[in-house]
Amino acid sequence: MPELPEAETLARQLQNLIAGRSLRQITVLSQRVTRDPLAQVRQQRVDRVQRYGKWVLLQVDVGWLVIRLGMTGTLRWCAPQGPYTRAILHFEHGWLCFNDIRQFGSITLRPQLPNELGPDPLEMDHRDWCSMLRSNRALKPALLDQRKLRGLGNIYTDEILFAAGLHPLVEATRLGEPQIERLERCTVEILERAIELGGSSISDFVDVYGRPGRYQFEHRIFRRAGEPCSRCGERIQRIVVAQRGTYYCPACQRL
DNA sequence: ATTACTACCTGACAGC
DNA sequence: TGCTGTCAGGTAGTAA
Repeated sequence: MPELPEAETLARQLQNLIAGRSLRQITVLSQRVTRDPLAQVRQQRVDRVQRYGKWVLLQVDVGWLVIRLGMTGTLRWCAPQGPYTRAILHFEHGWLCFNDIRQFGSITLRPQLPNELGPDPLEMDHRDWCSMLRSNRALKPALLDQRKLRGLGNIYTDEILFAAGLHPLVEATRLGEPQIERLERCTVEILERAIELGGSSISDFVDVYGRPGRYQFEHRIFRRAGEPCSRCGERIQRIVVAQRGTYYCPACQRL
């Protein structure tokens, strides 16, 4: 579920809920969550919570807890433990359940702030965009590569490409200056609007209080195959790009 | 070094 | 009802 806007939604809520508070201990309920000795993390002050790409980071005394939601991970404040609760973070004033049906998510502990991913699309300047687009591949796979730019996933990539009028299979390196500028502008507009609405809930995503996001009501292309394009009326198509379902308008997004 | 593809899990849904 | 196949928002790991 979680792409940049969903991770940002969770990080902001957790910053308010747990920054400055004491993390008493972590209960690991499924060993797939981590290989790190999280049970030994005791009595840590959470300095702050921030987002790194699609990940949620908690800064604690001994380093950084890196929470990756995978496809179906959620973080629920003071929710009852359920069948898919894989870990519980116990605080002085409540607890956080890490629920994850498919178990692609993880919680790891690192001594340092992670830095292996590409730039954040909300902080990139024009030069960053030009250098990330210097790539011998189609545009969509390039945008999905977290080492090139961190935070975009399947939903927002399709929405951004539609808004920018760019075909998902166009070679990244062939974009002209005006197209790159359109891509930059649409990326920021769509991500900021999605954050404003608490992210997209397609099936699993909910915030720490269990509330769904509302940006899915503004999706114009994602999972709308067969419907008329909202801009031109042409039938929206679904193709497979980089093994992911990909939605686009053949009239508005020409190769 | 970069790019492409499989595998990891579980559940929802469509069709027979 | 129950089986089978397809699809699903991510990303390690491996192969070319």
